[in-house]
Amino acid sequence: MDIATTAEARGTRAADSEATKANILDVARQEFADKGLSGARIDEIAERTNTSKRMIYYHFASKEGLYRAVLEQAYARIRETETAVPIETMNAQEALSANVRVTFDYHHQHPEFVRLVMNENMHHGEFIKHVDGIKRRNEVVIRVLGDIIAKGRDEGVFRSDLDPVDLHMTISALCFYNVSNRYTFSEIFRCDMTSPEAVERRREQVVAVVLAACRAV
Amino acid sequence: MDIATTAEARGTRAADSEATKANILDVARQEFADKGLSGARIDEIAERTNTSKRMIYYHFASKEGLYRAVLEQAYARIRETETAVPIETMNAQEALSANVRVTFDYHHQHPEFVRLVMNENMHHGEFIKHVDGIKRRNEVVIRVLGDIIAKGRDEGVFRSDLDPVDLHMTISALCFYNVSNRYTFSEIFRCDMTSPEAVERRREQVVAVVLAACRAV
Amino acid sequence: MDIATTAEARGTRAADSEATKANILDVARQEFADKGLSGARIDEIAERTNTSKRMIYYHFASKEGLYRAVLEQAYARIRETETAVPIETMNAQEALSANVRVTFDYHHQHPEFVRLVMNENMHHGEFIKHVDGIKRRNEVVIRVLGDIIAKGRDEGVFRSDLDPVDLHMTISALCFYNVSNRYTFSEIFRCDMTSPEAVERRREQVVAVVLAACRAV
Amino acid sequence: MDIATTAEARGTRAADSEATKANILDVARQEFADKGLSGARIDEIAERTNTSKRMIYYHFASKEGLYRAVLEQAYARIRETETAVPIETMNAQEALSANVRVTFDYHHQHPEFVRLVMNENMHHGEFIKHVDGIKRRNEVVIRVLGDIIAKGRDEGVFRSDLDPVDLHMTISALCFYNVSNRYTFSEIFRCDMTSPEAVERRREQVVAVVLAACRAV
DNA sequence: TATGAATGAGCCTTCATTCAT
DNA sequence: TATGAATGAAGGCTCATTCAT
Repeated sequence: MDIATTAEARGTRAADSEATKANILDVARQEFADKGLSGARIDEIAERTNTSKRMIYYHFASKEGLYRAVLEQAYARIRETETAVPIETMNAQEALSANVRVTFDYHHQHPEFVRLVMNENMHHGEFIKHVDGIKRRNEVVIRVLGDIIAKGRDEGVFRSDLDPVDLHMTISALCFYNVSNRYTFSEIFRCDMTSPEAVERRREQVVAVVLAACRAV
Repeated sequence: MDIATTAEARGTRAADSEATKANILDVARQEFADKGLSGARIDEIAERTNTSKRMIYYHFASKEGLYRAVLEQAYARIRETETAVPIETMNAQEALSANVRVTFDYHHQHPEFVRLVMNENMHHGEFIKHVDGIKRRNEVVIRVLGDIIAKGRDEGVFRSDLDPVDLHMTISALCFYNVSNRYTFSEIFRCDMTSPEAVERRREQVVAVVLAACRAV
Repeated sequence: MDIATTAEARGTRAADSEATKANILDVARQEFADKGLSGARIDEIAERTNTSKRMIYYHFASKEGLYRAVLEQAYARIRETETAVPIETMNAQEALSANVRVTFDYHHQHPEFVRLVMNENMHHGEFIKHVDGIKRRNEVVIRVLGDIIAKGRDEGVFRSDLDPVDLHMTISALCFYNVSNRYTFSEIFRCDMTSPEAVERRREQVVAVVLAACRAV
Repeated sequence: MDIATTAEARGTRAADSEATKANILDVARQEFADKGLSGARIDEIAERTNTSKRMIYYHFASKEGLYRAVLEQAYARIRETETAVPIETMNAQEALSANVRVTFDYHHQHPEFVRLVMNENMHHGEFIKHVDGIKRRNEVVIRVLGDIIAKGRDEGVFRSDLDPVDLHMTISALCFYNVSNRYTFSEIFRCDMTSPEAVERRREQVVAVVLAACRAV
């Protein structure tokens, strides 16, 4: 057995290790999103994994550690998406519309993210505090909205008293609710919230509401 | 022992029974709202009650039965509030503003309601389906919004394509999110969402957004 | 209110009381026979009764008291049947055959009796000891068998070393097993033990076995 | 650490696991035989075990799972005994006598088996259905009896209309009852059923009854 | 006599976590 | 790194029985 072999083995090992972690995270995200932190079961996660329960503890130390890792990953992903819209070539209203549509679609396409955030709020946000780098990443979205607001004011189409954080809250609320409260709302008001048509229709409503909220009177 | 005495005695007993149930429901609502269905502990609920664990099962049969009773009561209460606004003497925009404010305040003053609904959605709305009378009670809020929309159209101040369920969804989303996502949002964006000033400020923003969304262009 | 009325009332009361007890015993017998002493539930018995749980405790003091009363009644009934065969006009083999058939049929028609006895043996016969008058009643069946044995010996058709208790044990075993072990035996050996034809066939086999066991060689 | 060591280690572990399971089964068999399925207590079983309550659930999943395992083992054991008699060198009557004696002795020496079967019948045989391989194993005893019947017919000493399942039922009934109904029968008829002499005496009676039942007339 | 409410002890089961190899 | 076995604490639920009226 020579050094090269060992190195290779180590490389493979490391790669395997990363793959194992990724596999665990994938399964855990589904479970935590589906059942919440207290509802999810370590045994069940381990069973659906390519590896064993011991590995979960080896890599993530505890159920909470695993949950925290899932949460961090989920937040990292949404910010990547939100900043991916090229707004330079658009006017303010187009840019805002695009931003809303991307946000709306992301929520719709990633219900696990929505559910993880719901769950985290059920836990009084106690875990997100210990997740590194979340705030820094999220500053980006506020900056983008700030740019759009500035552009709209310059164009004379937006009100002058808009705040980017307030605006993000409005957008987020309208996009989030559609996924988060889907079950109770559709049951109580007997309406369809999941068909492609219903989603499309609501998306444009949300765009319209946000635009109206920004429009200069 | 005469009939009156017996009747009185029975009355007292029955009243005790109702009081016991109410006491259990009060404690359970707090626990379920705080920890969710799977996070809440029957032992803990029982301990904070004037009665025993056994009584919970006597009156509510199971943890789920208790949860269902809590859910039903919570929905019954918010609807009473929402429909208590006298809109006859107002014009459409005043009526809508009042409706939004009442809804916003209710959510703010009753975070347990918000959290119960969050939790129910985490459970895919599987329990609300078995709660009787929820739909019937909720039709009222839609009817009220329908009336406001009609009045606003007649006055020429509202768009003509408004749907009361869509509008309710918008209002609900904006009011709900402020409580439901309070922890993650305030942590990530480092903003105050709970001080009286912040709440007051956001409430008027929500009113403004909803009015703008309805305004005839 | 005069004396007569009171007396009548008392009479009715007493009759009601007896009817209540009989009703409770009927339901309890079914439950104990079905589920055994530890498997039966007082709540369930009470529910299937015309009266309340309190009455069970009033009349029978405890679950065990009720079980004891059921057991006593069950034994009283079978002895009434076994002694009802008129053997005077028959020869020994006819009398024995008739005795076996009656015993076999009783077991088959009263599986609750069989199951109560099974259950009592599961409990190491601890309750039957406290049941009054059981031994006295059961002496009758031994006397009858003794008479048949004597008659058969006189006729020269039976062996001379027969003991009535031994013979009763043989008869009882063959009749009892067919009901008591019905479920496991029919399942394991895939045979029918409950159809009228199967029962009829086995009954005559049992008669034949008992006659053969007694026959003078 | 080489492969052998690892294998050995594994072997030891596995052996420990098997020992743990065997230990649990031993204790459980006693408890279930003594108190029945509903009467037995998992806590009590665990306490009398070398291991913990948790391990019972780890290895047997539930109280019923444990009961099922006990039942399966009990049936496997009696069949091993019954079919261990070498009948080739005997004539038919000797072979049948030997078979009856072995069966009688097994029941007498293994009252737990008898009581487990009683209990299973109290439960309407609902668990034995889900025990694998019971029927297959039990076919052997029928085959052996079939061989004895054929031999006896060839020798001209047995009746020609004998059926092996019927015969097994007769043998089983007579052997089973002596243990199963021991408590009630000895109490009611004031007789000894447990002293070595009484058992010996009854055993030969049972042999005689079975032989008489088979004898060609 | 009759009834609904109440009770405490105890039962079956589950969970996240760790150990031995 | 990997695996099956093991664990203690606790969780949901049930039972026979009694109380208040």
